[in-house]
Amino acid sequence: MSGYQHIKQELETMIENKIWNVGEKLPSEYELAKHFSVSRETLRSAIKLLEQDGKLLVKHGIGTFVIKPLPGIPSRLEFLQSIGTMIKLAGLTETDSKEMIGEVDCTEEWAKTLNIEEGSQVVKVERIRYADGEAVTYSVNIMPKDLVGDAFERADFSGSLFNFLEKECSIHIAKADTELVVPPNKDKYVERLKNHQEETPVLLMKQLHYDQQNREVLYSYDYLRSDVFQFWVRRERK
Amino acid sequence: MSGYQHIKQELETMIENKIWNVGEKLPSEYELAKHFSVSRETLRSAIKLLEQDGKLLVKHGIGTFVIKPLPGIPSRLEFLQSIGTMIKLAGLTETDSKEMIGEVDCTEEWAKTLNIEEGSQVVKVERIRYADGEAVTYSVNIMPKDLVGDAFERADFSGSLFNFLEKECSIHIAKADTELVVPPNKDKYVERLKNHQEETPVLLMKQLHYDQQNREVLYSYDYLRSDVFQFWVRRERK
DNA sequence: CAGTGGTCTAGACCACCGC
DNA sequence: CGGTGGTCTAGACCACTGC
Repeated sequence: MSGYQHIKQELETMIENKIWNVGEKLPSEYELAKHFSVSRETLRSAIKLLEQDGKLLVKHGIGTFVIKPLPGIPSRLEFLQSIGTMIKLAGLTETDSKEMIGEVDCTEEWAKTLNIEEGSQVVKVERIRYADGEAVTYSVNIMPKDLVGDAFERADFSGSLFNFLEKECSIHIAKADTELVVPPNKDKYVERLKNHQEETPVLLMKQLHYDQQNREVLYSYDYLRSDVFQFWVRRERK
Repeated sequence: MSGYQHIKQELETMIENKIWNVGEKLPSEYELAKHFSVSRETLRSAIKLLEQDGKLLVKHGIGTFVIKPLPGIPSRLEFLQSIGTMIKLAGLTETDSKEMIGEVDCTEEWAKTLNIEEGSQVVKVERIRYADGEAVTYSVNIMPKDLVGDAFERADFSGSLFNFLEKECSIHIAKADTELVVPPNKDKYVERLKNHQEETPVLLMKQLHYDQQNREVLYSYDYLRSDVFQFWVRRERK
């Protein structure tokens, strides 16, 4: 590990060990650099990381302060994870059933979203995930045929779609733009998630996934039972 | 503006003007630094900013590349904004009515969330926002009396709560942890947002707001008509 | 004013990649 | 191996804050 990352951890431990209480000022950057025997710039890199993590507050001309640690949240939406991971984080054990895997013609909406020709071939995968015998998610995944080729015929798809795309197609999903929608009660996929209760609340995530170069690679509809999952976002003011 | 921020803008303009196409490699940091007559570290600071903005992809040992610009999204949940701002961004003109402003005893849930004594005094503000004559949001805001004092009696509250807290109480809201909930149809606040249609979809944001020192300062229930607002998040994989 | 953080430099060496 | 980005230094000067 590089020097400034190491110092970041040192400082982190010191904060956890209450060397300085919440609200207290740290020694000046000059002093801290001397203490760790590094240059001031290196020390500053470490502080910048802790500032981004929300553990320090730096005030120009005044000093650097320890601030109250925020609660840890298991699953935050700003951090992209596969649905499988979200299920694990919710403390559930998953079994799944593929509802369909195959090629279909691209609709207008998919074409526009994925930035491909209308009517070109796409591969569509539909899955239901169960936990304790109850359906908890319904996912529809759409990928351009040009990108995935015959991977779904060639290899057996099971487990994480992210891993599958990485291994079989060298596609690394890096980000996604996600719209959160409260779907109408009569939506056909919502129907599939209904249990015996009168009202089964469902949230729909319409997700456009990008690779590292920001190319559109995967469009998904993920229906999640909102009585089973919690959706958190940490929001910051800019 | 400092030097590296200036260079960031220069580079940004050059990218927009297609000096380099999407996917192309920029000159090396050494070359760019020479071109702008700055040190390499300064040049690197500018590049780091563009990388965080998702405009450049830096590959160790290979080079720095222009990547596809992502679509601009008007309102992203990771960026904390007042409901009033969200309404403006949705292209609506707002009128509002205060349903109540006053002091009440703190419930157990509020106490736990705001990290104050159960039964201590809190100030509660309820507002309905209308656009084109229809109710589009219902907000319940809870603030510890210790923090806001008699600000709501002393001064006239109208417009943005964030601005009011800033001006009257020197409270700067910096972040929030928000849980997104699909509320039950019979929720009393959801009832207030129903219009003539059969089904009025509503999303509830349970938001705990922090100041710059991460102190809990405001807890809100914000009910938003999801046929009027769009909820987007950009998710990144870590 | 003194003390703090913010920016910048010129140069060095290391780590990674493709050939 | 040569070319790229990643880290680090010692020192300088600037910008902001509180007294």
